[in-house]
Parts: sequence; C-alpha cells; structure tokens
Amino acid sequence: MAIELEFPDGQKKEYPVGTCGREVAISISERLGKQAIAARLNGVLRDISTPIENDAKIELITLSSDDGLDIYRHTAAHLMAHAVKDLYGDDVQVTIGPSIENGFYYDFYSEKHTFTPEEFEAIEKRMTELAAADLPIQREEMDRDQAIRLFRDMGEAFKVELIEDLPDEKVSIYRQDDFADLCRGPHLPSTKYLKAFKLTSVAGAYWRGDEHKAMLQRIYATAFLDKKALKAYLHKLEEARKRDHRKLGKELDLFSFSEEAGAGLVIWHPKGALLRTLLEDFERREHLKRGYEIVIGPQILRTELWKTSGHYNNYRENMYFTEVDGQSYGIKPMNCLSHMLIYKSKLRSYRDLPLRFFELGTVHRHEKSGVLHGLLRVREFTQDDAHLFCTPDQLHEEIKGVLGFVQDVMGIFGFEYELEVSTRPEKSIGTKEDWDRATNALMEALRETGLPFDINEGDGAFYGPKIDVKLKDALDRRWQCATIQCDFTLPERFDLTYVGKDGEKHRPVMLHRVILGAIERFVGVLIEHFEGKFPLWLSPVQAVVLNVTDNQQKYAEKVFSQLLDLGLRVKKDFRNEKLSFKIREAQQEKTPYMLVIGDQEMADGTVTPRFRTGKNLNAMTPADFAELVSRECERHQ
RNA sequence: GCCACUGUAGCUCAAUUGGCAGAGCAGCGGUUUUGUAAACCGCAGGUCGUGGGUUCGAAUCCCACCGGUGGCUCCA
Repeated sequence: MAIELEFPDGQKKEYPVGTCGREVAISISERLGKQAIAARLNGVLRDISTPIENDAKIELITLSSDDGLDIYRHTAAHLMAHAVKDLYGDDVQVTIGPSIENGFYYDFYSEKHTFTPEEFEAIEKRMTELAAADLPIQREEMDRDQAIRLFRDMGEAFKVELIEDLPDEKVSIYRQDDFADLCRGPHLPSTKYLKAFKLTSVAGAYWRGDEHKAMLQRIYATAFLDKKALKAYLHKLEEARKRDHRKLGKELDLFSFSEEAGAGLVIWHPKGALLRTLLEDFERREHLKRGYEIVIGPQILRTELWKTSGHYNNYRENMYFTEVDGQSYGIKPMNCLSHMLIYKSKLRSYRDLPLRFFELGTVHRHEKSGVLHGLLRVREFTQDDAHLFCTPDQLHEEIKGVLGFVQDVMGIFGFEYELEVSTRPEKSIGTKEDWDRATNALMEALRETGLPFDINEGDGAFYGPKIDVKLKDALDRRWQCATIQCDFTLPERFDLTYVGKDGEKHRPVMLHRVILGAIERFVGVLIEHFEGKFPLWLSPVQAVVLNVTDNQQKYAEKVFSQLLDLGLRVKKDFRNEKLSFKIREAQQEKTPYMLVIGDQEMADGTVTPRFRTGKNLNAMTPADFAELVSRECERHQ
C-alpha cells in the first residue's frame, strides 16, 4: 500500500506501506502547523480523519485554499444550525445549509417561530460558545433506513425526505456534541476552527426551490477565517451600499419611481434621460458601423400575431393586452415580431443575407411584484435588440461578429463579465441536427475569441441554445445583460424563406441578440460601476461654470454660451454663494469639471478647470477647454 | 406571486409603554460679494402611504389595499 501526498505548495511525497491514513494526515497536518483541515483523496474531498485503506493519492487542503474556505463555511452553517437547535429546540426543524460566496446560509422550517434580526446576536453568541468548546466533528456512516429512523425520531421531517430521495444505501451524518446533521461533508475536524462569522439577514426560501413547496426561513451569514477578513468584507459591503444605483439615482437626480404611476415603471429625470440618450446615440453609431439597419416597430400588435409566434401560449402571463375597435392587441414583450414582418415584406435572396435589424425597442413585461428591483428589474424597458437573419453557412461568422461587438462594448465601459452557454432543455422544439449545429456554432465562436465560458446544461430557451453575458454589480451580484440566442421556431412559424443559389426556397437561421441588454438595467449597473462618476463622454453635465463674485457674471455668461455653442454639456452656477459652497455642490453632483472664473480669469479671458478629483488645471481659454473635452471623449468612444 | 421586514416635510431621520407631530439639509425672504467640499438671520413646509376598524383619544394597536427593502421562484 502506498500513499502519495501532495502538499498545498505542490510538493509531492510518497509514504510507505502500512501507514495508517489518520496518522499520516495528522502527522502531515502537524508538519504544516496543523493547517491541513481536509484532503482530496483520489480526487474526492474528504475529512482529514478519513481512514485510508488502499493505495491513495492525497492532496492536503488548508484553510487558505478555496476548498478550505468552502469547508470552513459549510461547517459554520452546521454550527449555526446547532446553535439554533440549542436555542429553539423542537420549535424549529433543520433542512439544508450550504456554503455560498462570502459565507453560508441555513434553511429552517418552523410553524411556531419567525426569526428576526434582533435574535442574531443571541444565535451568534451561542455559536461562539460552541466554537470555543472545541467540539470534535465526527462523521458517521449508516444504512439509509437507520438514518431515516434517526431523523424521524428527532422529528426532522425534512431530513427524512432528503434521505428517502437519496439513491445510496449508505448515508453519512456529522455529529458535534448532541447535534447531528445529514451531510455529505467534508467538514473541519473541530468547531474550534471557526473564528469569524456574522448573521446578516433572514429571508424566505422555498423548500427545494419549488414554489409549490413549504416556505422556509433562510438565515444568511458571512464567515471568514479571522475577524480582520470579516471586518474587511463588512466594510466592502458598506462601501457597495454607498454606490447602490437606487441611492445614487436619487442623489444625482437621474430617475425616480412613483407609487402613483405604478411599480416597476422608470421616470427619467432630465439628467438621467440625457445619460440614457447618450447611451442610445452611442448604440446607434456602433450598430450602423457594424452593418446593422435601424428599424422601428409598433408598440402593440394584434393578438393573432402573438398566437402565431407562440408567445400567446408560452408567455401570456407576462404580457399586457388591450382592445382597440373590438380587436385584441398585445403590448409587445419582445421586438422580434415586427422584425420578422420586415423580413417577410419582400422576397429575400441569399444575396440579401445576412440581414441585421436593430431596434431600441421598448417592451412591457408583467414581472411578478416581488422581483422588481430599482432599474435592474422593471416592467417597462428598452432593449438594444437586433435580429439577424442568415444562411446556415453564415451562422458562425455572425455569432463571432456579435461576440466581438460584446467584447468591444464591454471594453469601452471596463466591465467584468462571465460567459455561459446554455444547451438544450428537456422541453424544446427543433431537430437534434439543428440544436447540435447551433450549439456547436456558439461554442466554436466562443473558443475562437479565447474567452473562458461555462456550460449551463439544459438551460437554453425552448427554441434554441444561447450565450449569456453576466455583468457583476457593486455587490458582486451577476446581472444578465448581453445575450445571443439561436432560434429555430420563429422562422418556421412565420415561414421565413430566402431563395438560394439553387433557386430553391430555404429557411434562414435567426439570431436574437442584445448587447447592453436593457438600457434600464445597464444604466443601473453603470451607475454602480462608476459610482455615479461617469466618464466625460457619458456625463449628462460635463462642466459647470462658477463665478467667484457677481463681478464676473457678465464674462461668465459669455463663457457659458460659448461652451454651449461648442457642443459641451455645460451648466452654470452664478448664485450669490461662496465659491467653496458651489464647488461642494458640483462635487456632490459628481460633475467632471468645474470652471472657476474670478477677476484673474476675466482679465485673461480664461477659465480655471478643476477636475472632480480636486485637481486644478492651468487656466486656459474656453476654446482650449472645449478642445480638451472633445479629445478626452474621443478616447473613450 | 410567496416569506419576513418596512412607509412620518422635497431629502435624511426623531417622536418615552396610545395623550397637542419635531430636527438638520434643501426651498423661500433678507443680510453678506465671497478664490477651490457647507457664511449668518428669519419664514414657510406634514390629513404621519391609502381606506376601514378598535379606543374617550391612534403616527403608534388590528384588517385590507398601494408602494419599498432582503431573499425565494422567475428573468433583460
């Protein structure tokens, strides 16, 4: 029997026959300063105490690794459940509690008790006591039936249900003191390792993620290896809250929502509307550059057409309907229909393809009330939507073109993003050949760009596979923005054709795609990304003219109108206030440039620009300043 | 939609266990003419989200509805 050990630093070592696994692990862990808390045994994560019975390849896991931290948090989840059971006993049933990014959660079920944040401190206190008690955490394997009996006797019905659904004959449970939990593991050897955790929120969650099943109470918590890291994380959260787009949207007077207008409907104020317009102008330019044609369709289309497209059957509960002259109309939740009508408006030849129809299309979707979230989830929004129609041969190049477009645009804004390919779901239409061809086209194009991507098996639309692009917001939440979707149904349902070289009719391939996604959502992510300090080319107000006293007002007016004429987005503040007061306000509005005009500037025919970082430039003429601004804007576009 | 929490002046927040609704900022009127993040004085501003109910009396307790927050399910 031979054991090959791999240390966290990559160093490897062989151990001789006959060595007991536990001893090896412990002795190694001692050599590492007791840092090893788990091990990857022949590729599988296991407890550090796992006995080794055969030849084995062991990779030691320390807390400083991602796996280690994950195990740490998972054990912390058990600790929380343990504390909750200690405090609330049989009033509360345990269910599951995994580790997540930055922490963990545990779902509890109770008819008698509702958790509130006021109780967090008491739970944390109990957790700290249990951790300090240095309780050994022991794994135990038992037969399914035995485990079912065990948890049934404990009154843990949810655990019983879990075990009943497990395929294995043997299940493992973890014990610490009198607390036992069904768990695959692995876990830390003892509770004493847990040093820094904090309960953060309580929320509802469906049992097994099914909205028809019981509603559980989920307690979210964060956990780090030490108090310092925990504090740093909490500080980061605090900072993130400061850049919340809902807060900044109000402070910067960009947009609002109105209870009177209705939920999920954005009201764009002058500065927000200008920001949005600048984005839209940018989009039109970028699309025209890439061979897209701008089109515009109606906001409502007859319900019959939504029946043809399949939306009436598959998407009706998300749609709004209205009646005109006794005819039923559907308010569009998507822009594809009119684009297809344009395609169908005349006979198409293979020579016409690819066709790329672009529309800044406003859509309405009846989103469930509970999901609305600032600009990130609304009921009326505008997509930078395009539909590409091409021959099967062109598909690959078209997808590559869109991916390149996405890369360019994300680069301009400096966004981090993740890519996912979603493959065929169970409920879907189209032939296997269609799906394979399209999925391969998506993946091949992605491989050629060299960007890393994940595969989301079975998560495609029912009509075709897709690539999703997810941006990260200030709280590290992912928001889907860009998406590229292949569609086999709509060309079929609408009988779209083109005449091929052979003179025969063929079916074009259709791609739905958006780059920013929804302008509303994108603006929301953008606000958080830049913390409201938009780059000059996107700033609704690029500069504000400030006079020091009334004495320079006439000259300042002249400068102001000159800059307006030169195309700058400029405001003036000639109020009878101290300069420092006006600068403070301009700073709070995050205006990029403040143009100070005092007697000196008036005498020289100049302005002194102050950037929002606090940096002053040398005095310059208004024309030179306008030149500087336009140069700076060009760099970003 | 579901679970929990929540709604007071334009904004940010107060209001002892039910007993006359308050502050700062913003606004308005004065004074002040000011050089890089807050000059000073005064005035005005609210049917306490809406509608019911309990009570001698409700911002406060109960119910319904409309919003919002944190999640879940769903999604751009």
